[in-house]
Amino acid sequence: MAAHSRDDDAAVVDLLMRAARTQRRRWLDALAPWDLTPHHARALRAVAGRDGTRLSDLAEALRIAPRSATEVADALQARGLVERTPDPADRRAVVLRATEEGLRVRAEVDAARAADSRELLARLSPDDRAQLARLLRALTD
Amino acid sequence: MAAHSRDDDAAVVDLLMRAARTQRRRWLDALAPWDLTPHHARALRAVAGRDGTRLSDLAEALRIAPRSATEVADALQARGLVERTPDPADRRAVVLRATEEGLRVRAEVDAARAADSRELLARLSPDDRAQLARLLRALTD
DNA sequence: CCGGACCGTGAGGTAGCCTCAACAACCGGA
DNA sequence: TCCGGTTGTTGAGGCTACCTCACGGTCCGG
Repeated sequence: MAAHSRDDDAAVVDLLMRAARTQRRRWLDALAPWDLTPHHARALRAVAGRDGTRLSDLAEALRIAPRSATEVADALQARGLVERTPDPADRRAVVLRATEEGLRVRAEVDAARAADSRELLARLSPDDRAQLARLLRALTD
Repeated sequence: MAAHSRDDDAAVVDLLMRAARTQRRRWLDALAPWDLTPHHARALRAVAGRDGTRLSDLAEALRIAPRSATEVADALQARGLVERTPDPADRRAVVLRATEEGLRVRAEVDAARAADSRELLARLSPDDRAQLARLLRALTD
């Protein structure tokens, strides 16, 4: 049994951050065919996931200021992935809805994400994958 | 035994990214007393870790363009944490060296990092921590 | 019916990256 | 010794993704 020094924890957290950084870079590359950033892909997921998303809901989902959600929506709209429509229930509000193209791209991106994740975890046995999920869940609860 | 669906991997990777994002935010807050960003703290570690760091070495350590390393060095120098001296071996080059203040801040920040990591991992048993380290190492090799 | 809260966005600002070009200094032949 | 190609740093200028503040509509509780 190895002793547990105070630096071990920092090393583990460092591994966590390194793994995340590596994965983020992989994911960035994987998204290149659609010319999307990870953040925009997240936004598309958020919008396409339910029927009608307010700008303020998008801001909350992405944890950014409402003003910044406007810009994300602009970018997605410019790519033809979402469209703005007035909210019939509240004339101040705007609801975002994925276009047909947006739904298609979302499906493709989801598939790419699944493939990317599968590739990353391929070096772990199914048991290890379950272990990892359990441990990470314990950290984020 | 649960079946292993194609979405499980994405969920695990999502947990990984979420844990990393949470930790990054915690670390950002923990650094507030020194008015440092995580990136600047990394830079200070890189400079203080060895005796004399070239701008280009710093750029490589931080994985940024050489031009951007100049700006990081500017910021650290403005806070009095590092100083520029001409490289005696190459008159084109500049070597960065941590000031006394820089070494002190580095020690404090290291202690804060250890405390932060310990706090995050407190909910895991020593065995689980070792498991997590093993699994993350397998992912980044 | 009206004062305060809320929704989206224009205007303007900041941080942290980038590329390109300039200039000095280095170095390996000819 | 000299010279062309390479390297180290930085000024100039630009981009992206955030932010705050202010404004004009709209909603709603008393």
